[in-house]
Amino acid sequence: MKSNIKLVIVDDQMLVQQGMKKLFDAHSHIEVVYQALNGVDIINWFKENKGIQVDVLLMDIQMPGMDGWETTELLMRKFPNLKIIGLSSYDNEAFIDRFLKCGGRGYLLKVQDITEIVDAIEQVIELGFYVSERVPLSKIQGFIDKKVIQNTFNTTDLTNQQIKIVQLICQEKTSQEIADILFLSKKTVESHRDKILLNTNSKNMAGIVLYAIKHQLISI
Amino acid sequence: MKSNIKLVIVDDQMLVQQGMKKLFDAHSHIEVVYQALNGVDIINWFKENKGIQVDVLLMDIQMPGMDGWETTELLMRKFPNLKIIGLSSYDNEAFIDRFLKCGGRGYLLKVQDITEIVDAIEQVIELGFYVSERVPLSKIQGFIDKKVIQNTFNTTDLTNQQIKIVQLICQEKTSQEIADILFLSKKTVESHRDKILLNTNSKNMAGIVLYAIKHQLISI
DNA sequence: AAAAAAGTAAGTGTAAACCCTTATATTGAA
DNA sequence: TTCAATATAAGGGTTTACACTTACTTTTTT
Repeated sequence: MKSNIKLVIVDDQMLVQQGMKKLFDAHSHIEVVYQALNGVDIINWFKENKGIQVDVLLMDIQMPGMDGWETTELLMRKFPNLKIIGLSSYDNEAFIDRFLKCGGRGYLLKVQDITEIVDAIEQVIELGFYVSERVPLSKIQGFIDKKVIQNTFNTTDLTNQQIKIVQLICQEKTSQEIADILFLSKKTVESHRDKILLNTNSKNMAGIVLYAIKHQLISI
Repeated sequence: MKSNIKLVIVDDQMLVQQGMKKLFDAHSHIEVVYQALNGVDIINWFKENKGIQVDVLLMDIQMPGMDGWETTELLMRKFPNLKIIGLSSYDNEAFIDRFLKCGGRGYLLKVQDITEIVDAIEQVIELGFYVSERVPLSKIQGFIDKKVIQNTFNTTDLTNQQIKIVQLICQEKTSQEIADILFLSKKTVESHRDKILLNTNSKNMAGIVLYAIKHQLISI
């Protein structure tokens, strides 16, 4: 057990953030050195506090503006040794994978007990990553072998153009309307739709919309 | 300022619940008498603790199983004088309206500061309801005038049958498949779809799916 | 008991979505 | 710089969804 772990918390929900701070007070070997309310906030803090020691960062994933994935990816480029643990309300495979691809070292749920969170922090310090039922060792190994960080942008089974089309489908646009917006032929859009259905394992539009939500291609 | 307010917290997210408890420790006039992890839990607790004094109940809205709306409605039937404040991550008009219809006296967001939550609790004790930008007095008046509690089930612009059909649409079923499942004619299902599109202001399936999510007719 | 709302069903179109195939230019990675 | 993947486009065919209307029955409300 390492003494005095320097922790930073990033969470846009004031209530969660303030509550966590109080809960960590009871664990004297963990010191909360900063609490950020969003991605931009924490990036700026690191700029203004160059060289400061931070052992672990608890990162909320669902945040308005720069979300936890984007922020994690950015931070990992600058500080490859920083250990970032994701914190989310959603037990979603796609979310976890995406977060580990962005360089995260573990994934926690808000339904979990504070002691589990403390355990996770200690484990990340000792082993470099946090293993749980949700994030088995095999999965972590998979991401480590693939040299973390890089190509984090392919967070889905879709190409950029396909993602644009999915977003327009979610805006209730027809293929013709999408074609007009993207300056494409209607037939091209239909070709893309075909592939989208295939790659998202959907049978129709409804499946595409649900896929978009689960993979956060749109926000609700 | 009333002294010693008896508060009960209902929240499925352990982290939020434990954090809130700690935060209330700093406000000595508020006593957390019980913390439930879900709707069934709190219902049972009231059964086992008949006649116990509870001034305010903080109710998380998004919970698995019996959610905050259902639980509030049930509790309001039994204890019409209980003041329930909703707590949610979503600043969503439909959510707020539904909660007030269920008998809630106020609506708070998890992005809010603990002091705002304390203010809300105090205001609910004094005035009987909590007024904020999100929940203006006019809105509350509207619900009070309509004698709260009743017809809370029309949480959407849809009838029960229509809701069933929406849920099946979200499962990527075609009208024919839905007809087979509900033992209806395909033409009947199409009639319902027409009305669903109308009542949800949708242009196609995509809009219906998004409506279903925003109104929690399905979970993601 | 009367009135209103919801559920059921059908017809008749049109438009859109879905399915499968082929093909070429462009882009990007090995 | 090849080779693979992506973006583009089109043809042809089938199915489904959407739009609008009418009408009868059942349920619920007044």
